Amino acid sequence: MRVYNTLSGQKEELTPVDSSQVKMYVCGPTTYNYIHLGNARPLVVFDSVRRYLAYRGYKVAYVQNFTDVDDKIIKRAAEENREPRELASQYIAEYFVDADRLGIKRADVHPRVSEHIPEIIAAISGLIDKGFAYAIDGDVYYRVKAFAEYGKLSHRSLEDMLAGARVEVDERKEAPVDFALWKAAKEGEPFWESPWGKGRPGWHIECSVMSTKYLGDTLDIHGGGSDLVFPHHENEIAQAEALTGQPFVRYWMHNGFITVNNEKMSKSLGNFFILRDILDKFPADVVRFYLIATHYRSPLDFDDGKLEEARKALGRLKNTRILAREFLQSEAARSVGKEDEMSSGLVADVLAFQEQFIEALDDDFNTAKAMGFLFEMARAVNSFVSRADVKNQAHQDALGQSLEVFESLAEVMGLFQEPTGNGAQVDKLLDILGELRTRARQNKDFGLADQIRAFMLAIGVKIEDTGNGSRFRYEQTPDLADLIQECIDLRVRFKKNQNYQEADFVRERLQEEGIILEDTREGARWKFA
RNA sequence: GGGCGGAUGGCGAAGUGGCUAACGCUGCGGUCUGCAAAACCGCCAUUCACCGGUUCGAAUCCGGUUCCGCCCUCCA
Repeated sequence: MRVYNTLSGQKEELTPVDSSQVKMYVCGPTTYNYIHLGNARPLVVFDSVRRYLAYRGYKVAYVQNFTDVDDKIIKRAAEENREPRELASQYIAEYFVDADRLGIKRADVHPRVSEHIPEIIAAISGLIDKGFAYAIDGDVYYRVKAFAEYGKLSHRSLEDMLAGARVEVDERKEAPVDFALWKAAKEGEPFWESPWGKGRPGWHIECSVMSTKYLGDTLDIHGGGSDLVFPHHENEIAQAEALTGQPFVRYWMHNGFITVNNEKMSKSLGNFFILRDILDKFPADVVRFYLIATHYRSPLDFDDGKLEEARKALGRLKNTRILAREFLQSEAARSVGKEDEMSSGLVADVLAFQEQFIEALDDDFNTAKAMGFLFEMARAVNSFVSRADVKNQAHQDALGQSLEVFESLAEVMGLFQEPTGNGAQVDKLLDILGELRTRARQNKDFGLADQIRAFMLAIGVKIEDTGNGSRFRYEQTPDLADLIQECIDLRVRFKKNQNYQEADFVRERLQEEGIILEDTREGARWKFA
């Protein structure tokens, strides 16, 4: 496997410190509001990296922090007249709501700055002892010029930085580039006791401390957005390596930005989209697909049209699964059937695409390229399904094997999240409406058939007719009550037309699914049996 | 000013020395269908911002030009 390493500017063979395990640390959000789409990209990207490493047989130790002590949190809390810690806790909880919806696997550890103050103080003391830091008036600064390799990650020299220095002028610092490890508390700010007085950690030290605490002195992969390269990650290296004397990180991975109209999406520009709002309009796996359909290091421009396109593209993949499952679940009597060119050809194609899928991901996690092979696989499967013989056991076996491969690869990318909620009962109601529509079609009552289809469409369910029966596709589980009400409305119509046969059919079918209708003077009401 | 990256069909997006420039969306034919949808079959870039060079051979390597984004200040 090869990984692009920001440190070297090249793709390098991935060789973890321990050959069976990969230690990963990903910079998590500063929790002072809901996360936006830009924050979601590294989450999805590195979650996919993690899943793929696991798929390739590595044990993955995954740590993602929360920065819950920070200027912005303090500021926001003051504005809302709340306790900073309480504000941060709330948004950590909200973070998990969003991340769970996206199918982001929980990290093995989610350390918080506020719970690691003693370790941070110890680290700062260590840096002072070794001459890499100095205290002034309750602040502690990192002495950048003491760390000879400063700038190696962001590929710039100290001279460059000093030359173009627009860094705030603080006369007390030895050099403008020195950065804070510990900040003395101002009036009204939260603080912890320390050898330098009351204060709190600076921004960069927490990641150095928490990553090495949970993963050891040398991590394999450290990930984050490319805006963290400088200064955040550069400073992490300076802190950690000065303290431990060991290489801090073997592979630095940075994802590109999401842009809006080709401008970086960021909190400071105000052009950001809250992830939760997007998830209200698009299924989570569509968002996920959108985020990995482009290589992680490339910029990714955002607008609703892109998500719409992602919805359609992913829909194609989901369709393949539906068609294949339908074929496999067919109740038609099976005949023995021999393996033939068709069935062996399918399996061979699918296995070849799987191999290429793996090759693509082995090369710096090229998810975009890998997706291409997933589509190729989908076409091979669809094509097979359209020509194969349901009753032929050999065809069944070939498709079963192929679908298994297809689904396992989709799973690696976190696609195909099953709809949640009361799906089973909804599906039964859909079946009833489907049966009513099939009966209408058989009676050549296409007006009624189309009306039912129109209703389905209105609640987000597409009907597709097949040789025997219809199938339903939906992205958001429809509301059960809407479906029941439609059944009732149809029954009222049947009764009005004195079509008691159909009216009774509705009542009986509902009853079979555990829904009791009771006719009253005002109309029908329903309840669960 | 310094550092990093980018420019591929109508759109999105792979491709980093040599098979017909993946794949998706859109569009156009055809099959299927009560109509539709989905699916299937087929078509849609002699060309990869521009100029020059290296090479038997370049979208891919080198030099230059133009344009664009990001970092150097909090940001994923």
